[in-house]
Formats: sequence, C-alpha cells, structure tokens
Amino acid sequence: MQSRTAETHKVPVKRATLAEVAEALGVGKPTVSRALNDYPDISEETKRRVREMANKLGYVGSSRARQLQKGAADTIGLLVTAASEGLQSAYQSEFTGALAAALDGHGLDLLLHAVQDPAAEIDTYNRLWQQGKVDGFVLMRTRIRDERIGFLMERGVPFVTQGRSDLADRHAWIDIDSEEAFAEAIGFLAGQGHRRIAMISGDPDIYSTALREEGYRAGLECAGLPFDPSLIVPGDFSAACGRLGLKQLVDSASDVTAIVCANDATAMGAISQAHELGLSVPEQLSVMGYDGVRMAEMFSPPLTTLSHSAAESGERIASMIVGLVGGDAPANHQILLPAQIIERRSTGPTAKE
Amino acid sequence: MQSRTAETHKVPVKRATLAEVAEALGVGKPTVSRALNDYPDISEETKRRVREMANKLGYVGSSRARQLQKGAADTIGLLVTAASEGLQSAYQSEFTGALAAALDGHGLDLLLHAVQDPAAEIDTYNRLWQQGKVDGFVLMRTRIRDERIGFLMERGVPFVTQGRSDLADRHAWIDIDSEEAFAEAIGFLAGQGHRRIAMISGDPDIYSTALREEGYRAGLECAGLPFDPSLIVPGDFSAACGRLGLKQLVDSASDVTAIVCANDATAMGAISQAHELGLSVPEQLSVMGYDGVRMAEMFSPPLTTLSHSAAESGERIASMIVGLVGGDAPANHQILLPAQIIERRSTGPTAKE
DNA sequence: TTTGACTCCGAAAACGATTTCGCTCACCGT
DNA sequence: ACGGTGAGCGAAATCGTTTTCGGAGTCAAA
Repeated sequence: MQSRTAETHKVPVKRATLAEVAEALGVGKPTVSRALNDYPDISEETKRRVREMANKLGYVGSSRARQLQKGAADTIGLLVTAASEGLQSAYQSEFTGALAAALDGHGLDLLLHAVQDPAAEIDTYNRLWQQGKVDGFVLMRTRIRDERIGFLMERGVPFVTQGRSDLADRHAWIDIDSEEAFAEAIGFLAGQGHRRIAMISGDPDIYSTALREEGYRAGLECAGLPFDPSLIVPGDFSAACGRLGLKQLVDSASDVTAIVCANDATAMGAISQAHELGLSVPEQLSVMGYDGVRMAEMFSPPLTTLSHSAAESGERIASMIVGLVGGDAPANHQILLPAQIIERRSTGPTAKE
Repeated sequence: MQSRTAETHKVPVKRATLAEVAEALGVGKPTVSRALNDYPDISEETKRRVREMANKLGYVGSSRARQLQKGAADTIGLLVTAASEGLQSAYQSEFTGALAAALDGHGLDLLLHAVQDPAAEIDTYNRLWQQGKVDGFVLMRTRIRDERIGFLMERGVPFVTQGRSDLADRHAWIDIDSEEAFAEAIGFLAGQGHRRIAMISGDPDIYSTALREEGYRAGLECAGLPFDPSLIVPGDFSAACGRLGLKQLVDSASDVTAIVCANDATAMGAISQAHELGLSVPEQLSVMGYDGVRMAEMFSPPLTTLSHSAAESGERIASMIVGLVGGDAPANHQILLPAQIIERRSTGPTAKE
C-alpha cells in the first residue's frame, strides 16, 4: 500500500544520565542528585555549576529510576468503562480535561485507562496499583454499594471519588449538591406556573441518582405540589434515554408541562424527541438539564440547566489527591459544591392555548 | 468543615516482591522471572509451581523496576492543549476514549497530559520522552508546519499523528479523507437542488482545514457550480464560530441555501444561530456537519453529517504505535480512511416560498 | 592544641525487576 | 569409562536514581 522501505527506523537516542553529569563535573552522583533537587546541604555555587552542566547536556532525569527508588509514580489513574459511557459523556470529558490540567499544576500526570470488561474493573485497579504505575485514583460516577471503594479502602490506596457513596464518611470525595439543585429546579419551574413536573432520572445504580430524585421530591413538597411516582421515569444519563423517557411521559401523562432531566444529555435527547413529536419547547413543554456542559448553550433551544464547574471540580480533586498521597486523612477531604440554575430558553411558562 | 481527625491515614501496604516469591519457593530470582515470562528454558513443572506461588502471594511485578531494566514504559502519551479545545470537543473525546480502549488491548496505557501554556508544549513532549514515562506519542489535530512533528522525528521518537502534515510521507499517520468527503457533501447538496452552498471552515492553522476547503471547491466544480471565495468563512471548530459564521453569512450572502461545516460542533452552533434568527432548518437552510459525533443524532434537527468511526481510528492507531515502538518504519504505517454521508434531517431541498 | 560544631560532599547500598553467563546434571554415543 | 550435548537453573551485574552514613575540611571556642 505504502512505500515498503523495510529498514527499521530505530535511532538509539541516548539520553544523558546522572552519572554522566557527575563525571563531566568531576563530582559524585549524590551531589548532582541533591543539587538538582535543591537540597540544603549543597553549596549554592555547586548547585549553579550542576544545573548549568545538566542543562548543557540536556539532562532530564529518568522517572523510571526515580520511581523505583522513591516509590512514587507521580501519576494518578482514572478508569473509564468503555462499555457504558466513558468519555462519551460530555460532562465526563470536560471533567477529565479539567482534571488533567489541574494535576499538571501539581506535577502529576493522568493515566487514562479504558476498561472493556466490567468484570475486569477491580483487577485493573489492582494491577495499576500493585504495579506501581499510579499513586492513587480518581473515581468517576460512584455507584450504589460501589465495590471499588471498599476494595481501595481496604488496601489503603489513596483515592478521591467524584460523587458520594454509602461509605462517604470514610473516604475523600467531592460532590455537587444535586439534591438541593433539583429542589431548586422544581421551585424555579413551579414559579413559572408549572404544576405537573416530571423527571427523567438517571441510572439507578449511580449513587447520585437517588439524591436527585430526593431533591425532586423535596422540591415538589416545598412548592406544595403532590408527588406522583409515575412521573419519575428511569434512565441512564444518555440522550437515548431522554428520547425514550419523553415518549413514555407523553404517552402516559400528557398533562405534564415541565420535565427535569438527570443530566444535559438526557435533556437534549428529550427535547429532540419532543420536536419529533411536534411539541414545541418551551411553549408546550419546558425541559431542564443538569451539569451545564458547554454544548448545552448551543442546543436548540439553548438549554436551561443546573450548572456546576468541571474546572473547579478538577482543581479541587487535584489538591485533594495530592494531600491524600501525602498522607492526609481522607475524612479531611470532603467537599460539597453547589450547582446553579442557568436560565436559557428551554424553559418558560406554558403558552395558553 | 469536616471531622478533623488528624491521624494521618497511611497503611503501608506491602506489595509482594519477586525475591519473596523466589524465597518462598526456594528457587532463584531468575527462575521466577523467567517462569512468569514463560521462557522456554524453564521446565513446565517449575513454571506451574512458580505461577501458583505468585498467585498465592498476590504477586504483581513492579512495573517501575521492569521499566528501568527493560527500557520501556508500556505507556503512550497523548497531549491535549487545555487552552483551545482539548477534550472539550466531542470528537476528540470520543477518539480519546476509543484510543484508550484500543491501547488496552495491546497492554498499553494512555498517559493524558493537558498542557496549559502552548509555549511549553514541546518541552512537555520532550520531558515525557526523556523521563521515559512514555514509549511514544499520539498527536491529535496536526497543524500546518507542525513543530511537534519535526521535533519528534529528529529524536527518533515513535509517534502517530491523527491527520496528515507537510511531512506526511516521512511519519506514521492516520487520516480521514476529508477532501473527498467534502466533495461528496457538495455533490449531495447540489443533488438536492442547492446552488449557493457556503462553508464555515475550521482553524486555518490545522492541516486538514485546507484539505476540506479543497474538497469543497472540487465538489463545486464537479457539480458545475461557481466557486465564490466569499462563501467560505473561517472558524475554529467550535460551536461559537458556527454561530458567528452563520450570522456573517446571512448578513452578507442571503441567497445561500446550504452550508457545510468543518465539524459537527460548528454545524450545531450554526443551526442554533439559524433558529435564533428565525431561519428554519432544513426548510430554509440546510446544514451539514463533519465527524459524526454521537450527539449529532440527538440534535434538533438531527444532523446530517460526514461520519467516520472514532473507534476504528483508535484501533488502527493503537496497532500502528505498537509497530512503531517495535521498530517498524513509519512510512509503512499510513492509512487513509473514508468518511460517509449520514443523511438525517438538517438537510433537504429548500422549500419553495 | 584540642574539641566540637558545621558545612559540603562521596562511596556504597538500596529500589525490584531482567539479562548475561556459566554451572550442574542427566543422558547419549562410542 | 569418557567426552559431548542440552536442559534447567542461579550468582551477579545491570538499569539510573535516591538515601544512608560517614569522611574531610574549616572555623571558633576552650
């Protein structure tokens, strides 16, 4: 197909080693090592000379050797399950990018691993840790009775979860107060005159799903509206489920005038379906999302959503994991962040007909 | 804020070492090492015993030590520039997920690094390579006169680019034939009766942008339509630019009935703006995207787009990088994949008024 | 002059795997 | 009985750092 030049292209790029720098300077290896790491027991003059020579030789220490000796990998692991959503979800990928950027600020790298077979998930965590490829993990989307959490806790592996869990008081986590957020969302919609407000929920396995539903219920109560269980339809955070959910609601509860969705993707799916069924948003139906992904703003109509910052979550998690790897107690690293209603044009009072 | 249990939580999880396995078995370390790596000069019986004991002790070799000795990290680096798009772009993140999954199949991990300061980009490539944290790189979004490519080639670092470059004949790459794709897109639109077809293009710095514009021009010619340079408006692959671009087109060339966009995000932005301006899609304006991201299907209206598979690109790249790290010549790893028109509902004949 | 305190620096031992090289057997042919 | 062959295994070196421990100076106090 292409030019078949068979010569294997292998340039043996020789990386400079610490010993070489030491030799070139006529000093010992420890001196170079300590000078470069800015230890106090090396004279300023020597440090200067060492740095100069290291620079001249283009010396960059081998992290492999350093890791072996120090026992740290300066790398944090993040596993995504290829099967379900992984980086497919807009929020997850915004978050991942933000996390990578934040970790960089702390001199850490992010190891991204896609696990294919859900059954091998725990094994992968174990392998990555045992192999010493990572110093800790960030877990996205905590699940109900999440076995990963117990597993990691047992072994004393540092980790931060994005989302609380059954064991939330004993590990580090960051979470958005989605319960409060959904309650506010209902208040907001009720304020626009909606009386029959449905919810297309998330995956029941995900820990936060119950919280969001709880918030929905609390919001209803607070607004003096009756709670009707049949107005909650389950989903899985996908746009496809948004479509399905909306269809189901239209069929079974045609008096619904507003819908809150477990996340933005679901909301977009719902709106897409609504359009297909000839329902105009927001004139006949208000739809609200959650997460505040960037695309939400570009949607038609632009999505009203409960927004929270992926960048901030990333930053906070990065600091937390640094602390944990340094030996902090997990219980000292637990943060609940608020979400905020961004009103755009997928919600509004229902037009009188 | 939280319970301030100050005791630092540090469990010194002892990982089993090769020497321990050897000791427990009363054999030498080399025997264990070779048995585990299935060398031929170890008896089957011994291999069995070693594996059994390793298993019993929960032994997982330290990749740090192995890396130091073998000189390979079994990790591929992927840098995203936080500033511009990074994982923000739907296609980029779908691709990244697919790549991670594919690499996993080859026993490789993906190191994701977000570079904040564009000026530090090359340094980061250099550092990651010199440190030995990665065995090679995958470059997304090749640019015109992309300095990364020259830099890596000079040093003999294995890498695959997603997208061709000025030096495309001398390095490994995978690319979508976007030139052909855009030409087909024009043919498709012309077939629906469109005569004034505009293009909201991508970032001029990105290598493929020129190719796509070339395809646009070729398609026009092939359809017997005149080429009007003022119908190409520049962009940067973002939804925001789609909005801007559309506005600009509507203002300056109101007779346009169809628009091809450099990617799906741009198309979505354009459609969103069209709606805002009271233009209905596709009745008054057809809009076409490129990439075929999953969200395109959920958009309103569902987006007609030039689709190609992120999963396939990921798979192919994974194989390529494995070959390269193994010493293959880059010129033997160059693949051009086709895109395919997926007709949905953002395009169609213009409604007569 | 001796002692002690300090400042700088280096030899050697880690870290935990893999590789090199050679040793010990058993077995075979003559 | 003896050299040759090959299978199976182990001692020690190796990868490139960091750490431990202590040695050589210098200088001030006694």
